[in-house]
Amino acid sequence: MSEMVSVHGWMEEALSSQDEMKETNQRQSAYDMLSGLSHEEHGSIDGEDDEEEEDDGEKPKKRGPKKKKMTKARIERFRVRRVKANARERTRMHGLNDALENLRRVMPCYSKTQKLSKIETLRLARNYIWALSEVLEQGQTAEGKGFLEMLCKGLSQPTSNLVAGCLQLGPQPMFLEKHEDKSSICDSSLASHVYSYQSPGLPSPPYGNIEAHHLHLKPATFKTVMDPMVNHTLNCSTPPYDGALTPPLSITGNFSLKQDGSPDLDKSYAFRSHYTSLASHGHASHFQTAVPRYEIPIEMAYEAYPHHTIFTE
DNA sequence: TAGGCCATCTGGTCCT
DNA sequence: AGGACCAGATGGCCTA
Repeated sequence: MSEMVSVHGWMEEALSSQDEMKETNQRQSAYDMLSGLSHEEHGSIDGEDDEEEEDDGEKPKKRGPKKKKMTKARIERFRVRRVKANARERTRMHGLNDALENLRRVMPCYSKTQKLSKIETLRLARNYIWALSEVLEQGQTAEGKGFLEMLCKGLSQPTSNLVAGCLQLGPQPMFLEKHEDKSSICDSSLASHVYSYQSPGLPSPPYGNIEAHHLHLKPATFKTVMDPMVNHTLNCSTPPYDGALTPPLSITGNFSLKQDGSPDLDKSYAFRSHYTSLASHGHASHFQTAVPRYEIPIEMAYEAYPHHTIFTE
């Protein structure tokens, strides 16, 4: 009940009788009630429009500045302001969640049906950046137990299992299952590129078997750190950037730039091939030549390169 | 049933 | 005054 008083403090200010508040034990219902307060109800609480708020004779007088009188108009302004603030807060949190979802998509493994929690997403992202940095600095391949250990550092066991499971697919048949989940990406050609990691401290996944078609795997499992598309994909969820695009890191370095500094997809071989889209699958696929075929959601491709043509097959 | 996770509401604070 | 951001509180849902 203290919650009710706290949560609706401004209403409490308006309500001279707390008995009305005690009638309600659900916050939402209270909210609904407050949102739906009629002028008549306000009138019974507050009296006439410009009337001074009635002092409760039984309560000791409080010190401090005298409260502004609560007129019906003022109450209504409070209510409207609060409702608008709530809506803004919801929108803000939705934006935050969208950003988090975009982050999930560029994580080493992405499952639409088995989402990482918020905190685990952030932890994995930190580890992923850290691990990739190590790969770049040490010149090591993004393979092996060490890399996975870096990825899983500090993660909960379920998440560690999930990540390990993603990297553990190897020859197992689950990886060759049908692609039921069109929103997730799993390319059977990756089977030959993944390594098998047996985590000594990681029991079998507690959430049951990890189904391949629920996983979104980075092609060639972390062998693509230097790949410009992967690097750029990592950026595709960032807020719109008006400035010139920085050419993606490339080991081949064969990128042509437009006058505005953005990569010229028509002239850059790698980029052109990257954005060959597999429209029938709803994904953009790319690079079918020297390296395994990669796929990214087509919406991500559009997001990453809104001003460029996305080639479809 | 306990615990984890999440969405939502809320009031406070800071900034414009 | 109003918006953005934040943290606390709470209830719902899900899983072990």
